[in-house]
Amino acid sequence: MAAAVPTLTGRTLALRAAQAGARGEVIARDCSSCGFRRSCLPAGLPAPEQARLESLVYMRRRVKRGEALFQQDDAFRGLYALRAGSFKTVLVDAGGREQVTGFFIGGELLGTGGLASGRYPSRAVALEDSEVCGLPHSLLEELSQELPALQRYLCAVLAREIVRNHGTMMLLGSMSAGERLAAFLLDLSARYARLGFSPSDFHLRMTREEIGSYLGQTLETVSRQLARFDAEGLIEVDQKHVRIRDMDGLARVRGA
Amino acid sequence: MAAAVPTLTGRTLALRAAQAGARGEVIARDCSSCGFRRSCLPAGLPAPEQARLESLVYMRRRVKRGEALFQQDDAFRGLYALRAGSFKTVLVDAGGREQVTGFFIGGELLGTGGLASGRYPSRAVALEDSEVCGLPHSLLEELSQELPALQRYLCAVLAREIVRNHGTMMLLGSMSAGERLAAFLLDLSARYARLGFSPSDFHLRMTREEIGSYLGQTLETVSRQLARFDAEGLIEVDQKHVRIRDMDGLARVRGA
DNA sequence: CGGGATATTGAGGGATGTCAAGGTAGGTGG
DNA sequence: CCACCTACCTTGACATCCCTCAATATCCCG
Repeated sequence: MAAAVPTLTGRTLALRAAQAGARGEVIARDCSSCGFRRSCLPAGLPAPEQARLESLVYMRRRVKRGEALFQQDDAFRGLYALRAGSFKTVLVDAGGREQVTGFFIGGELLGTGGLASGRYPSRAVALEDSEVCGLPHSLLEELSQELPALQRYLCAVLAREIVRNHGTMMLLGSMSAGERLAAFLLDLSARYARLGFSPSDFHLRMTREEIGSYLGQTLETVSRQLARFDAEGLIEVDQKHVRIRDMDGLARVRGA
Repeated sequence: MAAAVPTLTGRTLALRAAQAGARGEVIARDCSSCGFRRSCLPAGLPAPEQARLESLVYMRRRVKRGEALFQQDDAFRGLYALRAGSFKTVLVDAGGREQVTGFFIGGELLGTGGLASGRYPSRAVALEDSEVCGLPHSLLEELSQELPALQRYLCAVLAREIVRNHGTMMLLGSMSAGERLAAFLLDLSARYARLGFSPSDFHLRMTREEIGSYLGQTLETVSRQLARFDAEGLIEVDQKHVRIRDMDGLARVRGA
């Protein structure tokens, strides 16, 4: 089915770009210059598969702060690799209650839940002006048949998300407010470190309310716990800027 | 790599059966007589793929109540389809705290998290004497290359688990004790119904403590909420036996 | 029939949610 | 460039849900 790719670079691409343009600006594609090349989806693949996968990325798209990349229950269009910026995913249940189910930063994969039912199970909203790389699902499927390694890798990515969610369930189910926040900060720290950013000095892209929603608590509780950590010398907080002063201490708070 | 299968029916099978025998009794394989044929993993596949997948199931294994099918951090051996009985999965975090992360009944798939890292991320314990069908991962991988539909289907199964976990996160993050229990009972009810059992009359295979752990609350709270639902005429509880008398009422409790 | 596991029920307290009142930052328009 | 305005954050007082601890009851398995 390799024929589909040449087609894509011609009329089809232009068409899709135009369609996408209605939702957000489409910009040039170029994986080689991407800062997240090492941590993005292709990173786990052998070189030829990498190159092949990169040829699949059919467009970049800018998403402005507050805009949605996809809506809950939208038909599944494909996965998105996060090239710049950050997102939250929000789930609305039958009763109308909203909850933040995850935060995403550079190189991470958005939309995986959509592989299940053909619809995105949650809404993805940009926390700041961001850029994503689209991996349309029809091509992803074709390429998977061509490259078994990709298929296996995709499964592994999904399974990793399952494992991560289990961690979050643990956090929500059996940790106190302080422990949850410590775990949250340490998780963010580790993810920033993976991208080559400082693990101890970063900006929170999300509001206290969003953190609270994710952690299953109120924004006031988040604020108070942050103040407490600051008072105890574990971190320094100045609005959205966080500096971790005592990583081990924070880990101890989480662990207890 | 089809050659691997004939081999498996000979010496290899006997060898593996013997190895497995050390952990639990191995019994004859026969998908055609399985009561969960319609809801198990192959159900979503076209007939030829189904037959092929069934040839892959290399053994059944009995697991007695309280025994573990796999331990947390065990090397990934493969997936298990649950043929009879029920399981819980338990996660132990760095601090030694345990939490039940899921319950599994007939036809459901155990061990999916292991596809991520090559290790099972949680322990699976039988809640009653049970039987599972093993799908060894090396063969699963070979067959996936042969049958792209299986690979896609496997991805969908994983993605479905992600979606389900999101639901659990929602439950843990933003619902009260009563709402959580109502959601739990309705989820169980729907799953029993899918298997052709009564949606309104079933036995809880797990203890109050296990329910509490899963729902992020104490066993006393679970007991009190069950008593409350009973007093309100929503359900009848007699120890582990539950009868749902007012499904809509229960849904209303969950929804609020 | 006995004993350990499991479940029920009560009393009390603490963590966290709720409500409320400012305070701060950053963007927008004059 | 300043003033305003909105969104976000902080802090306090109070309420409440649920956890903790404890005593008793019941079930299930050997």
